[in-house]
Amino acid sequence: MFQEMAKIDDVARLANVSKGTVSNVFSQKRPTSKEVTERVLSVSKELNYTPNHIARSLVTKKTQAIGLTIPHGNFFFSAFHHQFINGVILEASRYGFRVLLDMIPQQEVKTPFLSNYPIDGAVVMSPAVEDERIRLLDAKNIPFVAIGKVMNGGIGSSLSVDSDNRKIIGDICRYLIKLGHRSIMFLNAGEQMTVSKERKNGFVQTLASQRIEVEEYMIHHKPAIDASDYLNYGYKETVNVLKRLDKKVTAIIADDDRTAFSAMNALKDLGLNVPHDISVFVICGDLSIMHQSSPSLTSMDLQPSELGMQSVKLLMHRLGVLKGSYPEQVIVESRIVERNSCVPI
Amino acid sequence: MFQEMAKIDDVARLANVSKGTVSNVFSQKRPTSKEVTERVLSVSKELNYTPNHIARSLVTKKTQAIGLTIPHGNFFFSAFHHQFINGVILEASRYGFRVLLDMIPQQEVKTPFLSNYPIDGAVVMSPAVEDERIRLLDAKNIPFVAIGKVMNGGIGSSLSVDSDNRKIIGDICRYLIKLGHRSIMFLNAGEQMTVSKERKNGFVQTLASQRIEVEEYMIHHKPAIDASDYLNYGYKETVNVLKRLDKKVTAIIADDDRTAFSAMNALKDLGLNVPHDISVFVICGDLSIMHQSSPSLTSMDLQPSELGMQSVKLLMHRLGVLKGSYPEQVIVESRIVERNSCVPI
DNA sequence: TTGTACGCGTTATCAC
DNA sequence: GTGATAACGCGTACAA
Repeated sequence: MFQEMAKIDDVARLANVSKGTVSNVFSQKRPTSKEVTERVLSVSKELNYTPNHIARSLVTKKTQAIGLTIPHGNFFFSAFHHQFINGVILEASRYGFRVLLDMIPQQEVKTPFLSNYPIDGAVVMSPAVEDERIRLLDAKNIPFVAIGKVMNGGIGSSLSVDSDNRKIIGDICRYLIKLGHRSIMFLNAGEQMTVSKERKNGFVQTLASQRIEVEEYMIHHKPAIDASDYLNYGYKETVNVLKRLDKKVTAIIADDDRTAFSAMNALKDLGLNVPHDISVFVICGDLSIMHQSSPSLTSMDLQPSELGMQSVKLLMHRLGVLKGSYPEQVIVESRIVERNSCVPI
Repeated sequence: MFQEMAKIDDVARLANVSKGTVSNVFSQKRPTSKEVTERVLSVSKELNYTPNHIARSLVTKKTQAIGLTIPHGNFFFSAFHHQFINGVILEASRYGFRVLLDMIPQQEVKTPFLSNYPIDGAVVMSPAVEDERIRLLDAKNIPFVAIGKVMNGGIGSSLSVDSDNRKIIGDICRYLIKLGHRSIMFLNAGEQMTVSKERKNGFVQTLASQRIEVEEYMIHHKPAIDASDYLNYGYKETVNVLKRLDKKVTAIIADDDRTAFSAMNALKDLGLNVPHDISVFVICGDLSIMHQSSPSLTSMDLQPSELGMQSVKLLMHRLGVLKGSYPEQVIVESRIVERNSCVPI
């Protein structure tokens, strides 16, 4: 009952053909006569034979798998991540590619035993400045698509799918300013994220263009992933600015759902009502951890699953699976979804 | 600049050792002298050499990857899935395993070219009766852990991680009955899911034990994944029962967030208020697609990420990565989280 | 079509 | 106990 897996030689022998022919029947790289094809197939079925994926990869140097690297610490994905992953998987499966979830191996290089990635290409989420994953992929000549701008020294052009971050933060600021807000607190992403740099610039520029002075208390950066106050970021900064510094903030822009939730908890503790006393705007729209939140949150929809799909599409082009010319950068549209957390002042 | 990847022979030559020694340095299967080890390592770094994962897999027959198969059609994961995946990934990475997301390939065996799964083991989510994936894994002798009961003919004992579904539905029913509800509609999972069978039985038994007659309109099953009304399941059934059949339902139990959301939309259209007119209970707690919902939903927390972690742990035992004896089945606790969608009648 | 030399490591087996 | 040698795994590709 515990039969060994049949090998190509077994099939070849029983079907009275050579290994090569069996290989061709399965790979269809060379035509084979109908007769032979059928014989091989029937023997294969009988022996329960399927080509060994590993052996094949060894020679073709293709694995039919792409890596998806997502930075993470000990915490869980946000809804943005989830939807993004959805998009990646869905699109990859359309081309017969499987998706290998890769946690960023930012920790263990204890033994310098970092095996070759058995992937044909990769999608890199949330690139940081001088991103280690990107350095690695580049060193190993593995094609990759980054979600966001790549800022690694020595790495020239690279493929990327991105939102227009300058525009996004600009739109948000203008939206809030139009509602009468001038004292806006921006809970930005981590400082090392390339995206946070763009958004910070956009924030400063937009406020300047609207003749609003950018004050120190307005811009904040999420701590590093392993910092103790990572999860409390929104809460801490909010309390700090509103209570300790006693600033009269009228609107908060939160980088993601978690941060928004955290900030709103702070507001609640401070006795402030959303949106009556203060407006809250979330950049990533879908809020898995906030189902208990009310009011619903006005947000910028980044279309994460679309980002995922486009990144795979681009990667498939790069891998030659999709033919034709392709751009080096794809921009996915974002748009404001008005809900109930932002109101006129 | 476009250097070929260094091979083990290159390292061996430059370090004045043999292939085998280089192999030993990396695999640490045999001790090597400190001196040699350092020389090999330094040369490796110089050449940017890392062992070829594929070649290694070919001989060891291990891939250091586990598959995670999730049934899906053309739609997106629910929050339950996401959290579950989180748990799996987190735990797998602790053992140096990568996770291969496998969508169930909807059985397109157009060419009978189904390559060997390059995985050491698998986690099977939402097993169905006579599940094809399980049949395949069993045929290929790939160890697997199922989330829920396996009901495949010919397959005896198998590892599984599960919630206590009988208890879950029983607890929910008793909770609702205690609130005074007696006319309860149960939007169950798909009929082909093993879990739905258990829950149905539990539902019937509990109501019977509370001397409530189980009527036809009470139990519903989600259509197949590819059915046109799959996404509208909750809506349709709700309208059907409440309006067409004119039943006086006072509580709805929804199998997942999507279904609950769908049903609540129906209630809204019918002019019914939750929880004032009708209570809603959700079985899977975290509701990514329901951030706009209010009130917040009382739910049964199945601890999906814990389920994911436990399943990997069990699989690691089965693969011999974790030593020691282990149970064949692990039960993960579930508990009711009271929010605002269920009230006394 | 067939034969056969690869690909790139690992794992005995053997020699020092 | 260490290091070197050779066979091996399972397909693919190319020449015959």
